[in-house]
Amino acid sequence: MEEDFLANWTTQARKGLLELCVLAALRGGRRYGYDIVKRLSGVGGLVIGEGTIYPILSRFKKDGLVDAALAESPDGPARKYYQLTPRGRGLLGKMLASWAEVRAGVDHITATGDES
Amino acid sequence: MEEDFLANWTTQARKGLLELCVLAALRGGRRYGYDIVKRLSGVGGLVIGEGTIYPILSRFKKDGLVDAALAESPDGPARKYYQLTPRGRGLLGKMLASWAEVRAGVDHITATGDES
DNA sequence: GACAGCTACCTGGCATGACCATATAGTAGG
DNA sequence: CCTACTATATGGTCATGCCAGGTAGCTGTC
Repeated sequence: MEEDFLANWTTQARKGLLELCVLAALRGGRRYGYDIVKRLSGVGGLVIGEGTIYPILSRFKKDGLVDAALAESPDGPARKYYQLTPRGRGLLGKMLASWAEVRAGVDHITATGDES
Repeated sequence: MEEDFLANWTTQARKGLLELCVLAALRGGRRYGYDIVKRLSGVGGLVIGEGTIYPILSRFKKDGLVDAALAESPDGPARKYYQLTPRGRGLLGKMLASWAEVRAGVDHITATGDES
């Protein structure tokens, strides 16, 4: 049950944060979904599956944050490359600012216990 | 629409994080809901309403993370004070560890763009 | 050529939690 | 009496992460 609570909490805590990470991962250039999954799997606490990344990317495209383009792979199925639009880049900036603020707030509370 | 996306994203990103903050706010001693709302309102990015805090506290009590006790107020309605149980304190520790890991991961991605 | 295994994409459905609006109630001041 | 502040509580809506499952191309092996 303790593990249940923790597992569930982790799931909830990832909401939104994953969108930020995926958007940020696209900042370096065009990438495809499967690649992002593999990359994020190497970063602590950010492991995601394919059933998570594709809905996110679809949403991004629907909202005009990214452009998508199919490209053949030297070996394997075709890949769908995504890259940031100006709008996506602008939104990423605002999200990063918001993240910095929230992070500072959480750090403050967790560090002091808000005893002031 | 850009504001819509950002507002919605912020809402989602707070999920889980708020639970961590509320639990952390209780670390310093017993507190009641309305007080926590007022306290968190002073911390950037963590402003919450009363419709948010009470479900969180109810969940905590249901899961045995906190104890609750009614106490009269010198002026105004009675207050319900919450304080951490050992179980809640233990879980808070694990959540803090998890938070540190996720925070580091997000920082890494957002800082490098994952270009490696 | 049958099969396993990896790459790569996509979708339906479920559970969860933040937030709005709203309700209730005690106290104080005009 | 009415407004305002304190204080707790709830029902409904909505977005999201994730599991399970499905499709399909390519490689290597027996």
